[in-house]
Amino acid sequence: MNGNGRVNGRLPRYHQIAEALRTRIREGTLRPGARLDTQRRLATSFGVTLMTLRQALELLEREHLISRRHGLGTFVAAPSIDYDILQLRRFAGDLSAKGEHVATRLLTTRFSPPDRRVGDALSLGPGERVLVVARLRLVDGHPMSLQRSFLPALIGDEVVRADLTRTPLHQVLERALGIVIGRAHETVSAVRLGRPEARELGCSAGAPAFESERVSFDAAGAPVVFDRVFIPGDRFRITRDLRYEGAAS
Amino acid sequence: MNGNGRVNGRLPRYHQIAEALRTRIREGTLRPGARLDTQRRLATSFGVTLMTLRQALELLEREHLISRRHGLGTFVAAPSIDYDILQLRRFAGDLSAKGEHVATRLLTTRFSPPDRRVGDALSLGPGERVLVVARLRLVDGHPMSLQRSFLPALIGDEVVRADLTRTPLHQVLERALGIVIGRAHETVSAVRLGRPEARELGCSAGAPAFESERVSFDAAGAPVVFDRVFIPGDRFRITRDLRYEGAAS
DNA sequence: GCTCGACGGTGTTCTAGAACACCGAGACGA
DNA sequence: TCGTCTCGGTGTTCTAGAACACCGTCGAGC
Repeated sequence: MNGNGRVNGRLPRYHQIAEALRTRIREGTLRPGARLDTQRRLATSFGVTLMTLRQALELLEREHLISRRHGLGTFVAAPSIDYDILQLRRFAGDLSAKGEHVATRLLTTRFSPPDRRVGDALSLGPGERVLVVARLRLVDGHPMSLQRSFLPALIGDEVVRADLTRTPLHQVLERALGIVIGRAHETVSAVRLGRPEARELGCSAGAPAFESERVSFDAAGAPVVFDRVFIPGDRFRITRDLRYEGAAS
Repeated sequence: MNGNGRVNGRLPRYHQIAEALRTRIREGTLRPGARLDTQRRLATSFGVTLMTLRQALELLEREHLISRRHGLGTFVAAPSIDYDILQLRRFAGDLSAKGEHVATRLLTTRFSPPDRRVGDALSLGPGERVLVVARLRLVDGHPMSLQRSFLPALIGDEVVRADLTRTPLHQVLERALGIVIGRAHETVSAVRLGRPEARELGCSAGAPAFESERVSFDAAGAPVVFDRVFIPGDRFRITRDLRYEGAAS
């Protein structure tokens, strides 16, 4: 029996264990939905008692990183990131809310004819082409969403000149073209992932996913960008709080 | 050594202890800022180990009812204010499709044991049953969504007496029980439809769909209903308008 | 008078083990 | 085909200690 509390300046053992598991999750050794090893097995593998290991899991559960299910096992929780953080908080500049590291990988930028929905939304004439900017959003290094932005050729000509790997699209619009987004309309649907999207996102084709389509308008009300975003269903949830006013006290 | 887990149907010992302390706080035996008895003393007074007592305190601390200070003692916390920045959203009613004829078909109402998510959300004790109300929403005669509402048995007992084919659930709650929903929390995910759900909705199993889970709370903050809604992805979209204030730079 | 170190009291971390409770799957029977 | 039952695997609750770590105080020394 040694009963060591905080030895020298180190963190308690169960904090260390939690941290070790945290990185396993972040690094992707443990992916969302995966089942962790048995508590007993984890305990012995960390050279620690069951009670101590459970304290570590307690921490992780409080952070919504895992979920324990009696009789079933311990699982890596699906990250539930507020939708706004992925899309809209760009304006606030603060993308690293909740501690996750959000990065963007630029996949392609090329001109091509728009599909019908895009053409309608941007009210383009026939034969007019659009600039397609494909980007992958990574949370802690793992693909979270695939975003394709469509811009009318006139605007696109300016945008391609900018370094989109360094500058957010909205900033390019504002700095280079003086365009400020004032309003947007968004439609979210539940779809099956197509093969190319699945490949980019690293999941199997046909997997259920959110598809968000958004048209953004400038101050004058003219459509500027059409965004189409895919987010696999196992990586994301939309959460919101509702308050009903006018209820008795 | 006896290692008793949940004896018969009772709550674990540490839950009971937490509850005992909770009432002491609520009743005013322990006032804000007051120092609780020593952990060791509390443990022996409850006839329990230190570890077990600490689990009880863990619960209370997570509820912000107490605060523990290393080397000083355990104190009753000052009543805390919820700093939630509430996005005020109008209560748009349940899925009011515009213009179309919306009907509701009552499928089943029966009592059954809740699954884990429901039990947690409604904070039910073990063995407690819930009333499950399954309804099919039809738009223009076609199935649009499958809704299962889960109510604690006590409330359910009253609800089953009402004619749910004629009266909306919310009205029953308000008229018969005086319960008014004041707040709700909703989580929307993209899932694959299960076989039973697909059958009711008249589409193929595995089809992508929205799943919305919502907990509604009464004015006092107690959970009243858990709603789980499935909507096939090809029949529905979430739309919203966004406005960017002061977006300039 | 002022500073600093020891001390008693309090929360914290950990061990080693035991007996539950819960879940899903497979075997069995109606 | 459907329900029921048992069973192995997994998380959960609890015991009885032991040794820390942190805090305020009080007394000794300067």
